[in-house]
Amino acid sequence: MAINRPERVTQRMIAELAGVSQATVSLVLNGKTDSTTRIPAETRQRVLEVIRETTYVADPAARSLAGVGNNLIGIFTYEHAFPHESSDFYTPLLTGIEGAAEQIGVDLLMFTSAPVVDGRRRLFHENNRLRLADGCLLLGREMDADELTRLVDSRYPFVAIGRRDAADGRIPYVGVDYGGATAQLARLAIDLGHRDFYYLHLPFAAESTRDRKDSLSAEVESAGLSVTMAVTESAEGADLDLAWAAIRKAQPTVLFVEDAGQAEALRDIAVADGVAVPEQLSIIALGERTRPSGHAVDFTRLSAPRQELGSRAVALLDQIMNGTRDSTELAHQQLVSCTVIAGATVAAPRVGSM
Amino acid sequence: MAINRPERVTQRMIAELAGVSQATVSLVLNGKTDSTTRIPAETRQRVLEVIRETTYVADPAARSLAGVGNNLIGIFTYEHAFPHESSDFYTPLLTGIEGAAEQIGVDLLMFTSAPVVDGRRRLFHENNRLRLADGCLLLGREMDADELTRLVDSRYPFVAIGRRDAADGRIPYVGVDYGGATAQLARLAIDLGHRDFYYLHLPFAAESTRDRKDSLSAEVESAGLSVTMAVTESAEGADLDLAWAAIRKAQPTVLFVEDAGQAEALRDIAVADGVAVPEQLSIIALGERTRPSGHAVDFTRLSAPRQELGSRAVALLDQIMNGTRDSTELAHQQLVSCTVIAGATVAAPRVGSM
DNA sequence: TTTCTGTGATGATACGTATAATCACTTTAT
DNA sequence: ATAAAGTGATTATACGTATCATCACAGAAA
Repeated sequence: MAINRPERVTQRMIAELAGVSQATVSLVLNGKTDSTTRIPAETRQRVLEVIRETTYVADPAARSLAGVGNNLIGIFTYEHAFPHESSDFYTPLLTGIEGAAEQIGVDLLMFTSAPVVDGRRRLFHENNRLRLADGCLLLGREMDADELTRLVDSRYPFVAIGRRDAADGRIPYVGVDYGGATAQLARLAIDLGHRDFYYLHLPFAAESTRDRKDSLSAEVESAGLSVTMAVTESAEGADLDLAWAAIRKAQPTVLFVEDAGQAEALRDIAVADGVAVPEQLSIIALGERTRPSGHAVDFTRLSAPRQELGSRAVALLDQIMNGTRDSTELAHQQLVSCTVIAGATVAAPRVGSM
Repeated sequence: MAINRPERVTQRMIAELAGVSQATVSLVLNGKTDSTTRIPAETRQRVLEVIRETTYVADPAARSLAGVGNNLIGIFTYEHAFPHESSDFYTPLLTGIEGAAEQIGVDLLMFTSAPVVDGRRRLFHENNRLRLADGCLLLGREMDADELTRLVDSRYPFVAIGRRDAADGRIPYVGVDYGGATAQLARLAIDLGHRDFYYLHLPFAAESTRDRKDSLSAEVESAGLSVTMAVTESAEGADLDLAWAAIRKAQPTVLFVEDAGQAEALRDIAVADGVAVPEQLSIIALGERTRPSGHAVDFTRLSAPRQELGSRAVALLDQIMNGTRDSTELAHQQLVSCTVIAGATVAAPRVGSM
């Protein structure tokens, strides 16, 4: 459907008013000064004056079509960008992105129109609008490997947030070094004297899940120990009760939980079940709630700098789109370090604790 | 700076591959079927087949230039859209906006590149990019009346969030009926027996501030009573201590506070000062924190349905941009009702309470 | 005078899409 | 038989901006 297009002020009108050609107006606006293209100060002033009076603004679409970038960064989120309930995974990321975008003077385009199938947005579909942006940021815990590969092949500038393996390692990303922090936390538990480890993680789909698992295994095994693993998807309900039953049976002294929400819920279940945390059972979360969430417990956990993640992703994308601005060339695959938060859910194990 | 433009698949290429003209491709894509423009099914299939193979996507900029809408809704926020600290005023709004945008299949363009002067973004500036979107949502507690007027005059489709007086009432908005809820809360206090009212509000700049003040005054005065008013801008520090000193001196039995953050802080100050809430002093907040914020007190307050505000604004903008879809024509100026939350900070006054 | 060199500005064109105007051809009506 | 109507597709053009190639002209050099 055609837009009810209000009369627009164009360069041609400016040109008429200033008594010059449209080309001259464009040259003035873009400040070109080749040896073959010269605008004397007097003419320049006259044109600028008219522009000021008419409140002319260039049509971004026309600029884009003419081959100039749009100063637009797209944001594609595989899930909803804004929290429908209380799980606001994206908010700190977006905060960082917004700040960086403002700094380099680009607008943000959120691809909310991408159709959702099987609970996830699809990047490619018949009315794919990625090209409206000069480049794109991809957010989401899991991403479709085929789509990523296709995107790389299309040579469209983009940066994934979170480490991505697909496409033979050709995917530019800014990720979180979950491995390093996980190893630190494992080391902490080992040093405290823990010997019976249990890890409750999410289903293996995202790289970040695998990273944590691998790192935890490696660290524990390097101490000649081993860790019992279990998977749970949901953060509530019967699944978690089942998970707790299994944990109870295994009698670990320290419990690692990938998902922060699950960690909170399990602590409550444990306490309700007469198991003191951390006296009888230490719990370490390999993730973090971004908001207080009403849960007062200060978990021993890792903390990902999501805001920094966002701003660094913008910087990288900017570089990919526009080339290096200064001498510092950014790596196309980056990991930012996690902080380890001591918290209050870890203690030395007691003999026969559970 | 020119974008490193990757080779794009254009309609012309599709046309060559399918053995038709570019125009035919366009016609197929747009499904036109005038009496003068007919595409037989066989040709249509052939073209669609080629498109499917080539992963062609239309260039939105070109479409826009050709006079077709972009299915883009702009979001202009006078302050940062995403919280830099913890005050996330916009998040629930954006949640509502995102959901509605997804439903009608439009993307969201956040104007983060607008330059900030005097701590606020400017709508109009030399590289105004509003036109990139088909229409625009305006968010912010206060908006520049001149800018709004200019926007109305430009006939650019937009909707303000929050009631706006400017431009002789020609501004389309979806606002919150603070007045109604404020009157209810005032009535509540009156009915409980309160006679000594005090109102601490923000500086008069936003319409919403004025609405609450007017409504509170009217309700209290209709009961033959009066309310002492005071202004404080900041939600912390010395200002608030001063404000409290003034309140203390006036000895009200019920304190209305516009800003929820101030209300929380004042309650803490009151309690620390030996004044029990609500036994000795009732406090009513005419606003709400969107997040728990660690403050456990359940304030008697009004609660604005911000998510609904967002989705209704999108619906209205959609109507303004595209005309009415079904028979229900939306009003260009709407107020959505507030909920009144009973809370635990109001009680009947005691004689000589403070 | 003629030729060269710089100066100031313009015309033409490309970008990719949408669509009105038109054309060639076939079938039906007169 | 010719005109009218219908069918399938194409050509031409507009949208607003950026930029290359070009031009007119003045003054300097030959």
